Amino acid sequence: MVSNVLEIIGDRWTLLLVRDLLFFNKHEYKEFLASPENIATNILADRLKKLRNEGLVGEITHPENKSRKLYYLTSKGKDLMPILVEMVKWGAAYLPETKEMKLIFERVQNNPEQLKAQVLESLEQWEKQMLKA
Amino acid sequence: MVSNVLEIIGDRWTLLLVRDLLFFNKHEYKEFLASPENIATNILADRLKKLRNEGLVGEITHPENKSRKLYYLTSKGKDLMPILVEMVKWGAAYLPETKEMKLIFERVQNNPEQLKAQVLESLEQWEKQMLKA
DNA sequence: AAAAACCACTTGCATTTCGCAAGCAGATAC
DNA sequence: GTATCTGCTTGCGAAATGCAAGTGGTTTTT
Repeated sequence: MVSNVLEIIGDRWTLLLVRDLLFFNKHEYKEFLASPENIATNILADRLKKLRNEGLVGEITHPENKSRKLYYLTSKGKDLMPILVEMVKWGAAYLPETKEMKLIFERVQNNPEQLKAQVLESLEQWEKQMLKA
Repeated sequence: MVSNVLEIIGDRWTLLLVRDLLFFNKHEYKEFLASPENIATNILADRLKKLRNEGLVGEITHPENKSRKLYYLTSKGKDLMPILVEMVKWGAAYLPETKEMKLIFERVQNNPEQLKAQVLESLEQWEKQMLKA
């Protein structure tokens, strides 16, 4: 079971994209490229394709601009949140601090259920605007 | 933060070793080799070294046999359990079933705190016997 | 006591993946 | 209609992976 999960998300990049989609409201190719980890364009295209094939991510063309695409998490993808949250908690406990996720970590500590609800609410707002087709 | 965590555990093999150490009471090189995922010997040696360098795993020579070594999780390593548990839950929800982790998953569902306590208790028993030096 | 087997690796080598830079087709902006 | 933006693809060297075989020490067998 662990092994099958790792075949999907067990690499350096996949969960970073999920993080961007989940916590940082990123939805476009160029936005993923702008993340501080500097993913290469070919790797990004490959991972987005795999995420779509696995049904974790969906894709539409931007409603007002044909040359742009919007990526979004399916519920299968959103349900990776607990894994990411546990990673953030572990990192906060054992790794030297980086500010990157600090805000989100503080919200985890204060009220994990509230964070979860707020993240999902925020995604649903976006979906209502962008996926209403 | 997520990125730093993934630099440590973001590959196909590292968390499988942690799983073996945590849930399957494996402690020896040959036992990891015997896992159904068939890790190659050089990769195994490499990952064990990295796990030791990161302080997730410790190592002793077998008390009754100089040619054998015993690997065990430090508390830093044990604290990866929540991540693995969330992976198992996600896999159970979305992946076709494999019997592999089924027993453990059922225990997660019935009583997560009890599972956690029992796993840690089991590791502590082992440690009392093997690490009493 | 010698030989065989076990154990934890290491080494060599072919294959796959990664990472970087450049290029490209289609759509939009000017 | 030229330049720019956007989401990719391509080429290529470097690194990681996977497999098979080998090594050095230890223990077991005979």
